[in-house]
Amino acid sequence: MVLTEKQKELIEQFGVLNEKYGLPPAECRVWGLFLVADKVELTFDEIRETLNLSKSGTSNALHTLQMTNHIEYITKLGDRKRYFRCRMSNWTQMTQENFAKFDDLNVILKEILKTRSPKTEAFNKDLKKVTEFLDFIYKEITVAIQKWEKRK
Amino acid sequence: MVLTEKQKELIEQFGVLNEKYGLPPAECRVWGLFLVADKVELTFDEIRETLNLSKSGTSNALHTLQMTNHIEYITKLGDRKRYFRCRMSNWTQMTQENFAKFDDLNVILKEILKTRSPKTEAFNKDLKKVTEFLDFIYKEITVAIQKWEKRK
DNA sequence: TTGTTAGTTCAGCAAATAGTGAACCAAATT
DNA sequence: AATTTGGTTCACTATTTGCTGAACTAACAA
Repeated sequence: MVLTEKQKELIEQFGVLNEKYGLPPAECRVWGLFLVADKVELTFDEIRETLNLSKSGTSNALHTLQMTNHIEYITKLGDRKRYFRCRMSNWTQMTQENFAKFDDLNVILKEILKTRSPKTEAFNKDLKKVTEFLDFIYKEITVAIQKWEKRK
Repeated sequence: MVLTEKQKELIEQFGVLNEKYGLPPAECRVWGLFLVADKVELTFDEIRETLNLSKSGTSNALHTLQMTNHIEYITKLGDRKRYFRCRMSNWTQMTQENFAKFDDLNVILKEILKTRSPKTEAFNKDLKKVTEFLDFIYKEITVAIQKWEKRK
């Protein structure tokens, strides 16, 4: 599979952004390839060749992308190859997982608040406010996502 | 400054969570220290000693925590030391920045959509839906944060 | 002017992470 | 039975990151 310069550029942009949030480069590129490719279904070797990756690199990237629900594969009768594709229905779930972060943080902040010295009253009050804010935001997001899912 | 076991534990928990999202360990611990400490204002050497960090490690962690608006310092007349403290007013901004991620992603996705082959109609439609969802969520969050700021 | 305090900067090391290539396995093909 | 296909696993290497210690600066003090 041959990519245009524009496609390559977009894969790299998508990659750099996701690397910033902890995804390994190869994984970013594989994911990006699914987004820009002219075909929806890609085979192992197409991915490997197009991105100049090693077999193991390709295998591992595909594996973790499946674990994180970003891609899946289908098979075809009488064909031993796997046809990988991007799971586009997964973005609301992805977004929600991103918020889980705030929730986890909030659990720890509440725990910290409980054990803090009562001497630092102003600080404690601020920290309390933060936990309330995080509670608030979490609820708002949850409601927003529900709203979206209903209006579809 | 001597920390209780509970305080140490909370710093580590806070650290592990934030490391998961890309903060370096030392930086996490410094930030965590501000959250659990019995005092609000901490000096360079207090931080260094309490966390067993090197001078440079302490200096760099404090620097980046300032760059990311998590902490600030004040000075006192006739005293050359800096008194560092956590910026508690910063959490709404922090939250908003976290969403900037989605917005950046959305910019790239829209760009990808523009350049995609018209042959993959179903995929393109799904991708369009994703960008609409991200637009929607971004707006909802912005409104929610405004709502919070008004009701304070 | 020499020393001390409060921090910064930078070279280099140690640990962690990402990716390669070779060996391997399981299913299908000759 | 031997070979090919489609992929996985694992030992090692290369790169990146995080941190240290030593040298340095800037301000003030003796």
